[in-house]
Amino acid sequence: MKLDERHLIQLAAVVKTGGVTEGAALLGLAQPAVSRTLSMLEKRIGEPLFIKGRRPLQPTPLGLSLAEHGLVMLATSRKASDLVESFRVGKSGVVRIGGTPFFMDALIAQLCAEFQASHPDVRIDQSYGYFPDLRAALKADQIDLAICPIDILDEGSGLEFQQILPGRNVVACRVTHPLLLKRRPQPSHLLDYPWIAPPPGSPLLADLRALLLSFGATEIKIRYTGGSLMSVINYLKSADALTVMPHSVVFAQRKEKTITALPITIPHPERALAILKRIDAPRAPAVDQFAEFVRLGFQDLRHLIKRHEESVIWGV
Amino acid sequence: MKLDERHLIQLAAVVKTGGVTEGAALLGLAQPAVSRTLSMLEKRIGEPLFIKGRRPLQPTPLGLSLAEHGLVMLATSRKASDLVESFRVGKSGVVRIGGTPFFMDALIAQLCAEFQASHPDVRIDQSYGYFPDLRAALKADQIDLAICPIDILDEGSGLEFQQILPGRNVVACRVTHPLLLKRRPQPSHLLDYPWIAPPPGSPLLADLRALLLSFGATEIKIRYTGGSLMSVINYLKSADALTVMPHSVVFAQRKEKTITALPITIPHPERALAILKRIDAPRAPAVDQFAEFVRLGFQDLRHLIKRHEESVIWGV
DNA sequence: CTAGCTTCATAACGATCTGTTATATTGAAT
DNA sequence: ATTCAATATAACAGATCGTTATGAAGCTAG
Repeated sequence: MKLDERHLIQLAAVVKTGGVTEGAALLGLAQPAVSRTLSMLEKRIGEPLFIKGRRPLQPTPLGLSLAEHGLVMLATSRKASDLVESFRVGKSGVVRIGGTPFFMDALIAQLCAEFQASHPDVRIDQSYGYFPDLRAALKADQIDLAICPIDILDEGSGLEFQQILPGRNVVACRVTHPLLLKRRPQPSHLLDYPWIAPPPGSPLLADLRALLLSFGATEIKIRYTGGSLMSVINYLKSADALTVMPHSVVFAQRKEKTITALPITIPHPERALAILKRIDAPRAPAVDQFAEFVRLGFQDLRHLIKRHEESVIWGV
Repeated sequence: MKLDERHLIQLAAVVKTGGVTEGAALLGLAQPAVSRTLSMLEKRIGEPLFIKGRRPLQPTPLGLSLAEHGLVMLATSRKASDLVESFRVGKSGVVRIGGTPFFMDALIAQLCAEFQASHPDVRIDQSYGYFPDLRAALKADQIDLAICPIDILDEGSGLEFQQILPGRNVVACRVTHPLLLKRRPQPSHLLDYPWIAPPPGSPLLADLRALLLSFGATEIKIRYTGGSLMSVINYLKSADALTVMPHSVVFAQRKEKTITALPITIPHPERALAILKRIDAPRAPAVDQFAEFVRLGFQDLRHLIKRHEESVIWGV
């Protein structure tokens, strides 16, 4: 006996409210529709669902049991509707983001947490990579957003990118680093200390090479490499080493008072931190909400970072 | 956003099986029907449910979540169908029986247990009463079956009754009763012992009065009354008292070896144990199954009881 | 016990939806 | 590139839904 799910729901509404009229009202239907459904159900099942000729309508045991199942369906249906609704306004769903390790660790993870304060049912899947991988992942629909530095000249093919922070590198060291004691540290001093290399493949690594060579280094003394941001910071904490970092990453650590930037201006790359999306494929609303959240978050940060940059690096 | 439950089920079937064609087959539908449903759903929801241009079909997060809800509905629907099916063959439901206390306690309760060995999902609601109450309860649809002794002449108005055991009373006593030692106990001896009266309102009570008066008692020595069958038996166990009982009730206690019947023939009432049903109103299949089970059970018992009666009462 | 009110059942009808078969399109594998 | 399998689309007949209008049936109050 195949039963129409809609019929069970109507039965449930009637049993729940105790009357055909009220049950119909609960579902937003006219009374005769529900009445007919019940008659049809009884005829098709061949068993009475209600005790005839009693006026507070009283279900038979079978009617009651079936109504319970209908109630499950009603609830499930409601939940499904709610799910769709919340998905459409970006309150549920999955956001798959990829980005360069330092930015993700230093800035984005925290933003994710803040985002979910208002979007608790949105799951965020994070992965790491650099621009070429991230672009490929975007195009293969493995991620929805990429957050990474890109060369400003780059024109995405099928990709939309919003710049959220200008590229600006600094030399990072621990707050007790001896170079910080000098009134005017010279670039040549930088070669006196061991260096930490950013992860292989990162734009930072290229920046570091260019920087050191421009300062007259013949060979580059790399003492440590391969670590994630936390490794690098923990290493920096324990030695007078130096490394190149995006200023925003150092900025994000300012509260910890463990690392800071040397007041030495170094050439900033022709690069900017950006959010990349596919322009063609449809994105889940939650993805757009998250992208917007990140954009606004950085908008707020931008002038803070700027001021910090001026005070720390140029000692304003 | 109101979603049709049927659509969710179809979505669930497709996601579960991994293909539109197979999903349709699972539901016994043609492929285009399901395909159209999915298109319609996506259009109405405004979000993709499947990642386009990928084969094997891969659901989006939203599609997956909705499919889970659909799966709940599918399962619930199946359960509802099974429930109806089992109800129709009498394998589930409720049977409300009423009957005279002694019969219910001594014979029917055990039959209920045996019945449920093959019908575990049938609930049995038992209540007590005598013929007038039971007939009223039947007509008011408070019980489905009555099991009680009725006068053979009685013609049920709107009630069907099947005789399942001829009425036959015996004098019951404990197995150590002194009267059992006599070769041929005389009716007059019965007056030498205290009597237990059956519950007020029971036919047995009338039988007892008639019996004792017919044996020449001027007044009836009632020592104990008002107890249920267990009370009566426990009383009998502890005293040389006597009482009148249906023979079948004494028979049911034979294994306990605590009470037995005196080998004295007493007039048997023009009455028979019967099952009463409404003839007009529809009965749940489980009710008919149970009634048939009881009838067959007594059919098996009948000759056993007969033989027991002959051997115990007439000492054959 | 009747009057009146409320609730349920039935009828008729238009609109929608369902499921079907036939056919075109598309993705994937060889 | 070709071929095969799976999905999407089209067209159509029938079922079903929900509606309004109306009749029947219980409860309740006087």
